[in-house]
Amino acid sequence: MPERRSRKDAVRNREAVLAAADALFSRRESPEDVTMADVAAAAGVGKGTLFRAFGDRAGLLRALYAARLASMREAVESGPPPLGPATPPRERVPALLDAVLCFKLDNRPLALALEGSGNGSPYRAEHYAWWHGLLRTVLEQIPGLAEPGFTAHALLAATRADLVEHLAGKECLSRQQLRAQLKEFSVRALSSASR
Amino acid sequence: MPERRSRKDAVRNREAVLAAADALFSRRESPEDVTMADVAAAAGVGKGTLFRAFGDRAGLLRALYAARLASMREAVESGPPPLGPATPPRERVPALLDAVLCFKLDNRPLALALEGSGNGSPYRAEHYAWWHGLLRTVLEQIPGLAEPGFTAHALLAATRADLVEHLAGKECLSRQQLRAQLKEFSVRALSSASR
DNA sequence: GACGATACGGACCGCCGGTCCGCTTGGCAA
DNA sequence: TTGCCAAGCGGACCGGCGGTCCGTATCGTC
Repeated sequence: MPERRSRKDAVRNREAVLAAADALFSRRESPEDVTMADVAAAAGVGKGTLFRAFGDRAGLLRALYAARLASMREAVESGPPPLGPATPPRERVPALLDAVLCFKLDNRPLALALEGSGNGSPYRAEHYAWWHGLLRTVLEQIPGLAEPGFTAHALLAATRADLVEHLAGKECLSRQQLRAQLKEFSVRALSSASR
Repeated sequence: MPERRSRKDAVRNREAVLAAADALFSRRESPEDVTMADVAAAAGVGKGTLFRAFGDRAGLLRALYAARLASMREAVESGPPPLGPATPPRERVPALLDAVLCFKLDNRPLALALEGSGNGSPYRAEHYAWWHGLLRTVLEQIPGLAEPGFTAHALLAATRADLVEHLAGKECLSRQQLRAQLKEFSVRALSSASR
């Protein structure tokens, strides 16, 4: 299985598209009005190339998301506390949620585009499965906490991109306030278990 | 301001559309493949009539949703415990969330369509504002519970239509399991406050 | 019965995600 | 260096959707 190599113009174009899309989603306010044609044009590439490289719109979004998420994934999987695996569960859960929140705040249009992409639910994306699996295993280490699977879903739901957008935009909460309130909530959701 | 009456063929058509849409969203599995043209055809009405009556797709969905929600609204605002206003806050919160959950389970395609309607976030819809306002005022009556506004959002987020869909569909949780887990979660989220 | 306001309906529009296919280019072998 | 062909390119094209427009039909009133 020799793992067929891509031609190098293909990888160059792939990078160009990724960079262009990254820039567009950062600049434009609403993710809705970044079209595939826009991205292709901004990357100096034909639409065919774009779709060949990423399959469809959701594929592009996922690739972008994954790229931006990479550093945090590493920090979570093998970094120092409070995010890394050496942290005691009761502290790590709020830290993880805080990280998710901050990530979504820093990547609002992209997160919005990905979660809101009409067709498939956000729950099928592999990055969600990763977050959920991780959070669940951490929750499982807290004695007396029933239903870690559901709890993980429910806690992550509090960081949904459109909710964050609503709170930060319409209700004018600052980053600090949001983080504090989410922390408060997550701690409370864990506090009664096996005290 | 004499509150201009509608012509009666107009109201008849409006009802027909509502009924047709109701049926379509119940029958078809994915809300995505119920188009406006489908609804118009099923109602025996032109597209122009449909759009005149409801403005746009989101308007139709909201109208449908509101109609189905009416009975529950009444039960919440002036019904008997555990949903009605006479219930003590600590019991009413889980009851309210359970009601939301059951409603979404009973109206999966519609809820999915409304929350997932690409353009505007679900948080701008007036029915969400109503749920949130209600839940917040109930939470405010629980002493020692900080940030009732955020808590209300976070708890409601655990009942998001696509999450419910995922849990009921992909993870194969039964109605009973879902309700039990949500109840467990909501109780825990309240439990530590001023015991 | 007549007449203005209101509503009807379906042809039509613009847009967007996604496909297709004739042309170009990279990479390998002779 | 040359020749060859698979891999890749790109933009014209397509199907379908939400939404609009306007000539026609209907309502309701005088």
